[in-house]
Amino acid sequence: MPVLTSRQNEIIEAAIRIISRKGIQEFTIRSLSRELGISEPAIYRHFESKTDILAALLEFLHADTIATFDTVSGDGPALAQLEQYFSLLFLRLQERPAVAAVVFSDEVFLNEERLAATVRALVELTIDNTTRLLTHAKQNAEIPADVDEYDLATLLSGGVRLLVRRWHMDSGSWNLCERGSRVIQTFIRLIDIRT
Amino acid sequence: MPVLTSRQNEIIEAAIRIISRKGIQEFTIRSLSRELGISEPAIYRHFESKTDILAALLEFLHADTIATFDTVSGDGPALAQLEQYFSLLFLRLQERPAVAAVVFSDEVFLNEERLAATVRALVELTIDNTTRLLTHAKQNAEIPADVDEYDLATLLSGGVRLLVRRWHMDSGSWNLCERGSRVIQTFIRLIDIRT
DNA sequence: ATGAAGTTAGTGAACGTTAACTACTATTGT
DNA sequence: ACAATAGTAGTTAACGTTCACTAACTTCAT
Repeated sequence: MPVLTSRQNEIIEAAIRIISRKGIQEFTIRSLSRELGISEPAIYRHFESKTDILAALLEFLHADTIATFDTVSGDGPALAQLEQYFSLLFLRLQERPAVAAVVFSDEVFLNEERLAATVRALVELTIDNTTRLLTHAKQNAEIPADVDEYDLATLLSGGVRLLVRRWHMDSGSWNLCERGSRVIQTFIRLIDIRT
Repeated sequence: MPVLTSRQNEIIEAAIRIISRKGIQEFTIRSLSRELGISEPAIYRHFESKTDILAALLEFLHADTIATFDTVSGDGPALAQLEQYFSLLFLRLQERPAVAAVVFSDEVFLNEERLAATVRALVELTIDNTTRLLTHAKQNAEIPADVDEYDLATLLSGGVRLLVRRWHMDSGSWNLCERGSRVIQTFIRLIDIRT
């Protein structure tokens, strides 16, 4: 896990902005240099290649996802932690719409062979986080013992991804936190067997 | 809705194959012509531009999704129709893995301004189909009256999208129909209030 | 004889990347 | 205190390649 310079982080953030606005096809060294206000070769002072930039971008997203998950309290009912996790996720994405546009856009990166494994890991991360909490919920008898928590994690994680994607397609014109919380609560109400 | 020539359909299918294998970045007129075994200019005998090909590709996916949905019986419990719809979807995608790789890859097409509206419509299509069936289910008292069927459709549609995406990332190494049916059944069991 | 579908050859523009050089700053030996 | 040295981050110019696309010509079935 290499430590990045501040300039490298600026470049990654500029890359995220470009991809979120125009898609991967418009992400070129040229567009990136213009976004940063420097010449194209100057970028090569900070990264060896374009692919290296994308790799660093993916690591940034990975670290960001882990950081979000690590912020949830860690005690109390597992379902409450689940709700807290996604609320925080929505909040963070709403604060940084460009990240929201990119974080679930896996297929965008899949063409580059070198990046495939990292993309994969990123997709699995949210699913695994969710599955783990649901397993706890099952152990605590918060949810039925006979449902597959991996299936549930697929539905929940997939639903969240779709919601974030549509929010981006709508240019962030509605409140992601609000709508997102409703979806999460709808889901939790379905599986919660306490009371 | 323009009628396509057989050659145009061949070109669209070749395009889907390339994008599913290599991603949108490797989808060029050159790679397309090689896939078809003809020269690059020959393609322009059938489409005016590269964007026109992508537009036709999206229309193809749109029509395909509608066709799948129209095949479900239309009578019986709405939840059974829902299950039938997704089973058929999984079956069709498993038969054509290249289509599976592309049909839910919206962000891949979002850069081209001309295509954005069509992409949007394609995303909404599955959600709307699902929502409609869930509204029926609610009217028939198959599911609780106080859950938002649009939230449910987001979860279900999103879960299916994620599952199909992961199936593609795993190069179709597991059985999509089987795994998919399990997820759908898990979902239906959560919302079904009949017994 | 015509029109559809192919070819070869070539266009300008954009691609990622490298070479050669410069301004500025920090470190260091005297 | 200060010149020599080295490192950092930028520049312009140019590399060879690929991009989408066009012009002009050929082949061939109707």
